[in-house]
Amino acid sequence: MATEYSEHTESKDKQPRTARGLKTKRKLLDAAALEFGEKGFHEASITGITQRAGTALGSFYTYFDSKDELFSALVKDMSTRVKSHAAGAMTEWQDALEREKMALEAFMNFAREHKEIYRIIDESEFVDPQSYRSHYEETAMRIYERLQEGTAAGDFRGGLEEAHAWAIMGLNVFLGMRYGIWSEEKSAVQIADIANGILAKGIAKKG
Amino acid sequence: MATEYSEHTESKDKQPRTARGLKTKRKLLDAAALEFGEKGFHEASITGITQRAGTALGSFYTYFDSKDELFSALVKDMSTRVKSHAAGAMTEWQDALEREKMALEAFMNFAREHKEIYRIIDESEFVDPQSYRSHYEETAMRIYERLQEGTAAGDFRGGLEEAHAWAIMGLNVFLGMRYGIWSEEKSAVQIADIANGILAKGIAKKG
DNA sequence: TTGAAAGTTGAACCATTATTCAACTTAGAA
DNA sequence: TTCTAAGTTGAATAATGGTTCAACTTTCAA
Repeated sequence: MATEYSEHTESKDKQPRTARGLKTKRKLLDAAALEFGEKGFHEASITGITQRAGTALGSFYTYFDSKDELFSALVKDMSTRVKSHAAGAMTEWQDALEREKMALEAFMNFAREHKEIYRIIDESEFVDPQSYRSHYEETAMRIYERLQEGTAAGDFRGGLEEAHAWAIMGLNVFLGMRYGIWSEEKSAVQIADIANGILAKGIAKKG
Repeated sequence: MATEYSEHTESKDKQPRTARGLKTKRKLLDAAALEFGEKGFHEASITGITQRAGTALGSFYTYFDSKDELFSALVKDMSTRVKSHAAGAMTEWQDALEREKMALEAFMNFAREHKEIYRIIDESEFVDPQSYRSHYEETAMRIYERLQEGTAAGDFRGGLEEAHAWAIMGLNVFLGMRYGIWSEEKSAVQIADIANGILAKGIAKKG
């Protein structure tokens, strides 16, 4: 798959110095994403990762300090990926409400295409809590900014707080899990419409 | 704490047969809830559990087949507890909307009082996926039933589907995590009001 | 009172796996 | 072509911690 991974917290002396090294590291990262996604952090083994990558066990430690460090790197990368996938899908919209619909739709599609991988972010709640928190805090902030823009544009009512962003995020995440990962009985659009209906006018009578 | 635990899936020959045995098992269960809640499934150790309980290591296996089995039992119990806590708080209400507010408020309070314990349900996504699924499916169903009652009573609009229940659940869960577990900067009532505002009329201008 | 069933104990067993390392191979600059 | 740094290898190490078990103690029904 040859994906790009962010290299934030890696020790400087572990960076590959040749093309061959770069290639090996990439194989390890892609293999790790698969292994962690399939088995979860604890069931996953370095052996399993190096086997998938087709390298020797020891090679792993040429590029990573530990299993935990690798996992952290992966979480951060996944987080970045969801973000940019969503951002890429929200370029054109008529009003703030429609923009939220597109965000959810993009998120649903991402979840479907990366089922295994998506577990990584979820499991970081236990393996790397700091990254987990950051992921959701940043996401909430991004939503909150959109809410404010929406209010400024006259699409949303006033008085929207950070908590509204968290509510919307939770709604999205659970719909993504249930209708994106667990089953695909409904299309991403259908789900996005339902969520948008709630944001638009709530569920009370008359609205 | 002397809590009652459900005994669904336990092997018959592991049930305590005397008062002493019952007491020991209870100590182990309460200790396990603490240990798992504090350290998470993998960091938690049987040794840690028996130490907290004040029993010998071997006694654990008098009542449980394995660490996993114990965890499962705990998840099911936690699930039951949230449910009854919420049910107990939703006895009096004026309309369906208010009932949802009380549900969230109760959930928030439960999360706050059982921070450590609540992690257990979350981690079951990885340790005991079946229980995790059941927990949320059952919760969603309960919400869905309330939605239908609300529609029948003329409080909610028609056309509400199962997905609406999942959306509401996700919203509750994330608000519970952020404002119940991570910080208590806002009261349960404040948060419940915000969520209720969304359900009542959405966030769009005019409403 | 008594003896068999229930419960307790913790050292020993065992399997798993992350991590290390010293010998070996390859790349690529000079 | 050579030589050194970079990369590769997998057996050995080491630590962890779940599970077993045989000896021991307590309970309680007869």
